[in-house]
Amino acid sequence: MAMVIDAAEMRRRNKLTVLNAIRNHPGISRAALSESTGMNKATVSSLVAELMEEQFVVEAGPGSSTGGRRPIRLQFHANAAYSIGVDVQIHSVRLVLCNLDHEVAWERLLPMEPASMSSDELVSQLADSIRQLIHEAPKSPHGVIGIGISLPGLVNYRTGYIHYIPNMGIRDLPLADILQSEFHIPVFIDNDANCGAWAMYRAHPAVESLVFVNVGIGIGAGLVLGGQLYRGIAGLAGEYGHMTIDPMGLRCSCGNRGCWEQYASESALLALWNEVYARTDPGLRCTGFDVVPRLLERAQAGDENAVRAFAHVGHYLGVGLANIANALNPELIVIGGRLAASERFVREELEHTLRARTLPVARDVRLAMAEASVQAVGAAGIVAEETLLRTGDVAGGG
Amino acid sequence: MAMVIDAAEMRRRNKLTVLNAIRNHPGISRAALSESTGMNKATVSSLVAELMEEQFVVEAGPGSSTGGRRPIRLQFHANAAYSIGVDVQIHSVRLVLCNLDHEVAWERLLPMEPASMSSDELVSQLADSIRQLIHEAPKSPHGVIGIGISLPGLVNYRTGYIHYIPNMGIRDLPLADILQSEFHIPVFIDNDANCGAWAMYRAHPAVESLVFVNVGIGIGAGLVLGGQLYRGIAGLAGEYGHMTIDPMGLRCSCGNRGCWEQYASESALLALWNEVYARTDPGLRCTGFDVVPRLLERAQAGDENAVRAFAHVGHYLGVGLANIANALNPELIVIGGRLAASERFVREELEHTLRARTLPVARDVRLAMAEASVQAVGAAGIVAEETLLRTGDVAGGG
DNA sequence: AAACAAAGTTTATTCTATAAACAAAGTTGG
DNA sequence: CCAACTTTGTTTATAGAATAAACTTTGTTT
Repeated sequence: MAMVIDAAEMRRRNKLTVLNAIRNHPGISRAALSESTGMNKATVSSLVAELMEEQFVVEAGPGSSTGGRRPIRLQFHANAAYSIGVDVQIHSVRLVLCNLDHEVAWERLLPMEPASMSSDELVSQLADSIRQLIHEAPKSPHGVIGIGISLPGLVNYRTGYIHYIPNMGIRDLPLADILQSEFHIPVFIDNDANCGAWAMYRAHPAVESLVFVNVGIGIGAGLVLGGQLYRGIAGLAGEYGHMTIDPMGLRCSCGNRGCWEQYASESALLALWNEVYARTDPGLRCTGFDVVPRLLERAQAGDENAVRAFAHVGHYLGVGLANIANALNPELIVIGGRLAASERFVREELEHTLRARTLPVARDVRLAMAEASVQAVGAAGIVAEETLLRTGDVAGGG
Repeated sequence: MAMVIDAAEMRRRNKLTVLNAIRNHPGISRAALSESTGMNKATVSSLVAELMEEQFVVEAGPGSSTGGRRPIRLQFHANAAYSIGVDVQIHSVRLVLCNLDHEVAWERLLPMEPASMSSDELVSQLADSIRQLIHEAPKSPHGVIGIGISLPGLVNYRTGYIHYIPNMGIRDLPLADILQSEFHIPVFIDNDANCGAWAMYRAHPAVESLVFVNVGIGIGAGLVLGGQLYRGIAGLAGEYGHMTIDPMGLRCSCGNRGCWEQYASESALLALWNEVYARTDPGLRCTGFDVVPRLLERAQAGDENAVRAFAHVGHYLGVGLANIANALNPELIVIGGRLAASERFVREELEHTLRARTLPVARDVRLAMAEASVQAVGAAGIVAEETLLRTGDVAGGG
């Protein structure tokens, strides 16, 4: 089961170690690489030569001398290849083209409503957009090396199979296989929270463990623990949305009471607004996924009720996040999803509650908000990562 | 930083792969090892020869033929070495001597009250007991190879440093170093929940991820995720005791409200009993750590109030466990600590609540109760594991 | 200008896993 | 019972790897 380490595998791993060291220390020299990795200078030179031949590494001129020959600065060639990230949401689809450093070269929000489409329609429209994007990709040594797809539901990363997506008509769809046989490059699918988590992990090189909390219609979390995305058994972990916050609290669609989602999601904000603040004025009511932008507008205009509604959600987000912080002791917690856009009105109450309810040792957890594109970028990043792991046998041509 | 893989490291890893394959498949032949690991027959033979020389593996006679030469059955030699496990609790200390298969060769409950001892007293008494145990250990090729210590508090696994143990006078003690310089064999310390988790992981070879919930005066959890003990940043994870179960609930010593510990620990049972069921009869009241045995006795004798008290705790244990099951989707949840002894009166309500509050995908999580010695056995096991990782340079002499 | 220092390369060596040939010890079928 | 076949395990020659040490290159220092 690929557990053997032979000479080839040894070289592959050492090569990846060198590549990552260069990524994390741009401008490092061969000598410094030898020092920091512990490898012999000759080994480093040989591996770097291979990486340069593959165009993943380039020389970037001499550095400054420290009393002898000047070092040659090495750099990761982030534009050696591109990957495509797709973020399928209930009411939108986002496409990005990223280089190997998660930098977005091309981004587009498609005018689609996946919620009201059949599997076939969705697949064919995705394929059309991807085909176009591949066509428009900048020239690069390896071209477009893979496609990553972020999905808001139960998917199996290993098999590339969509089991079920709530609020959408998609079920039991081998999406990765379908697209792979269409485009002949690797296709990975993953949960949106996992994709977001991975993007944030790569954006914070010093962080080893983080929790990405995707706050949308429901709540899901992606866990990076010890530098690895933890997907749980059957590829399903991080279903924090149904964490019990109050045993005798609000009824949830899952059949229980007091689930976090009922207090701290978009749905919670919607219900709170319509049933409390907009109770006497039907004109104020929101209908669904318009709640965040509409309340955000009102809050910015000074509507105290809107501000209160955000604070309420912020408070309960803090309650749940404190549980996660205490349990997993991550270095960083990231809020993603549409609610992240209302940071200005959520963050204060959220952070206050979080700190107040976290044990002293976990209290200095950092808190960040994610941009709307992280899931797509993370999806693209996961593909790039999986491909670089196998450096040397990159498929596709530029 | 030991990230290089050279020829020696390659061989070490392959050797460990072979050793683990033999552990997991007792009686396997060299040919079958070659098949299952993917290594060449010659490589397997060579590695097995080394393992036999080190006495970690023995030949156990011929197997049955399948049309050719009969295979030679190989077995892990679990008694090639022993390790010591110590479980320090508030009111007791347990010592075990385990072989490499976590089998207990010697076990003893020491008549000690660590809560009322100074650091020096504790260390010297532990050292005395350990010295005696090393003396009485059975003869074996490698002798006693290390000491593992389970502690009910905040400890740093890497540095071997005790930061703080609640309800005890111990603080800022480099316990591992002290004992290591005394006995000259590796000493590891870890949180009791982590030790319990590791023991249960090893006791269930098919399980890749589990949560061990230690229910004592408080609640702590140990996490094995994807076959690895997850200790979090600063070696501190699994502080589930202060997970919020009810935002406006009971006050906790940590300053918050509604912490799980307040509903589902020994302390919770004690408070519930004294303040509700024993309210009118002071003679029934419990004083502290006697609550589980006393109520257990009453429940077994048919006292309905005692039965109700256990069921109450069982219910809230289920609420919290459902959160964990949803969040991490483990294959197995284990209840440890003193409360595990009252399985008969806790389990039904616990399991009912757990299943009712778990999402369908996580619902088939298995549930088990741990014996009182798991923490000590796990501590011994962690040492053995760490040592076998470095097979070839085992210290100590038999 | 001479001595020194650091970066990077070349060369000989050692260690590893592997493939292929081989030896050992069975089974099968007439 | 024996010859052909099968499977296990070992031996031998080979190729690929990282390494140490010598060496070249290109700087700085005195």
